[in-house]
Amino acid sequence: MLSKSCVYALRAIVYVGHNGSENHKIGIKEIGEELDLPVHFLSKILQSLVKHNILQSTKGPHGGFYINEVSGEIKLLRIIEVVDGLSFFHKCGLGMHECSDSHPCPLHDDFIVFREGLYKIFSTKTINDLVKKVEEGNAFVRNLSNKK
Amino acid sequence: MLSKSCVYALRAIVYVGHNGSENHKIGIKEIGEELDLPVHFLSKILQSLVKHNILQSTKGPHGGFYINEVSGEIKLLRIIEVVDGLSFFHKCGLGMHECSDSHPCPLHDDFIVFREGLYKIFSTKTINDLVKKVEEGNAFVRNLSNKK
DNA sequence: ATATTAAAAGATATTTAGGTCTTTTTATAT
DNA sequence: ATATAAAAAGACCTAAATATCTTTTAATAT
Repeated sequence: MLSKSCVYALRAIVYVGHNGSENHKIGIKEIGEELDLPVHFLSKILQSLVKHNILQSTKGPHGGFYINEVSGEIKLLRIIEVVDGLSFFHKCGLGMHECSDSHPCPLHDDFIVFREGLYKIFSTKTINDLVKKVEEGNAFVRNLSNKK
Repeated sequence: MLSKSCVYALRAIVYVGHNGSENHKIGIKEIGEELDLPVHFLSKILQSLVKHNILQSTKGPHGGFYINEVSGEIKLLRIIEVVDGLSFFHKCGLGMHECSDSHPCPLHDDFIVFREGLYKIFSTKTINDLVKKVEEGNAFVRNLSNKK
């Protein structure tokens, strides 16, 4: 549903939100190691988020990624929009060109319930909401197997 | 979510169920044309369904695809299983290796509602259920733009 | 038996997603 | 000013999904 790029982005941002701050920036290498993600690939994704001002970064010594106050309140949907686009939330579950109440596919009624349910979640929750869950110990972005 | 192969399969089966029968088999060419699907590619997918006894076919003059009584009652989930596998219905929405109630990702609770809701639908509905909808004129598998 | 029709099978091409490696730029500390 | 650290950028590679084309096999009607 979400591409790998997109879930990598989400997990990385939450990791940065949880572990970093404006005066403790997080290097791409650390993010990649902690989340078991391919560093150079992730780098591309985060660069794009920086360009879209969803994430902040600085180069040089003690540089790295961080999120400012504004970014923390960005909705998850915005990240999805930038990385994957929003077509999933408009598309027919059976891939038909037009699928609407007036010309529905045979799964239309059932499918839109879930599609719109997801939309609601993604358009409501913010990065900070997820960070908070992680801070409270009620959720994780690192794999269980990552022993460190 | 579902691959193109998979939604092609579903639409094609419903088309065959709707338009064909054991003594009026439907050629792959007709299916491809009516549903705007790439014929040879679709052919591969249907071949695999035939092998799995989800769909029936015969070669030669007046040959083609059809579904017998048993096949009509097959659950959609079975088709998904054969074409895509069922991993989607077990996988974490954020792609984490382990994501469960005891080690959840930050979207776990929200995501499983969606994932399991879809599972319910696909494991309940049969091919005939979809065919019926089409027969009643309450749903379509052909694109609106397909004028024919 | 033979011709014909249509699926099955095989080989190959294209596109997209995912991933790696190298070089360049820029910020900071010395 | 210079060295260094780290992101940015660019070139390239790989694998999987999707798509096309050709040949083979099998069923049927004549």
